[in-house]
Amino acid sequence: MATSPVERVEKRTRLSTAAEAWILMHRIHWAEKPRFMAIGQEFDLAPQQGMALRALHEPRPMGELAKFLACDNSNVTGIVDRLEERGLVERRPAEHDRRVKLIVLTEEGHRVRREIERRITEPPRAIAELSKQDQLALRDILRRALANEPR
Amino acid sequence: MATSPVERVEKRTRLSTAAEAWILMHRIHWAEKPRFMAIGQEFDLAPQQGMALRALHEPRPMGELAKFLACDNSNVTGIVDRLEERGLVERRPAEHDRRVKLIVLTEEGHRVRREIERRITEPPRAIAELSKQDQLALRDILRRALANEPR
DNA sequence: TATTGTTATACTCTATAACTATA
DNA sequence: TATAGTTATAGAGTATAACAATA
Repeated sequence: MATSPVERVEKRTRLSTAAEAWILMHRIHWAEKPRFMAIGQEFDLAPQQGMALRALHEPRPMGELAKFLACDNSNVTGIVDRLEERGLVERRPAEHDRRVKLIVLTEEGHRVRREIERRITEPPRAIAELSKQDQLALRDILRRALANEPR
Repeated sequence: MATSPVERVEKRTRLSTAAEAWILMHRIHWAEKPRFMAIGQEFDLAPQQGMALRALHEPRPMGELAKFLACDNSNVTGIVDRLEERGLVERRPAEHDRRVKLIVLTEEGHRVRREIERRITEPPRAIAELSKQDQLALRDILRRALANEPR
């Protein structure tokens, strides 16, 4: 069978340097997914529950948590419900606006959060095994990159 | 209230260079989640459906797809069902082992996959706005990092 | 009127366990 | 017996729309 029109289009233009760097970063990150999930399971936390915990080093209103989790406001209700049932967070009414509810970590919540944070922070082999020089250069470049982020 | 035992532990040891680089990378990647989801929604694809499509530049058996998606084998059945209903993939029996089913992209599947790939490949501002020199250094370091990955 | 958070709904993804058809 | 894929089930996350309380 001759090359189809679809296959001909397949030959894409070469990646820019930035695009290649981005895709490599994406690949390294994706490879860590099983580890992330395993960490959550150790604490019997679903992925978004773990992420919510991570976001709560300071008390936050539901809406802010929704933005952090990149999901709809209505989903946060259930996620916080489950964390609350396990005694990891509390809903606390805000003084300035009685519509707002602040989500606050309990002591147990703080404990679990710190442990998760410690585990996730461990760099993957891909990065840990880079030369010291590469690690420093990588860190500095990424610091500059993050300064470019909208916020 | 005096500093609780829990709060005292909060003061964590400083991050290693590798750990800081990893966390910065994690943060840049996480910031792209809304964009990833928006791309999926444009094509009316749930996240894992999009990821499955991306993995199928070559035909793969169900089990291999499960590994790539970092989920149980049984989930892939439903994901492939939905892609098949939309005419994006086909199940094809493997010749060498009649238990195995190869998942193959249709022409439409190839078309959608290429478009998604193109969109995801676009680097985020954080990286695109780095100096050319930083971009090159970042790419080279990440290439070396990926060579450290198990596979 | 607008906003914060909740509820109801329907769909997707998830792991586990039991099943089938092959090997 | 072991493996590839499916089905059944129950729980979690998802967006949408309608709602209550408050601003």
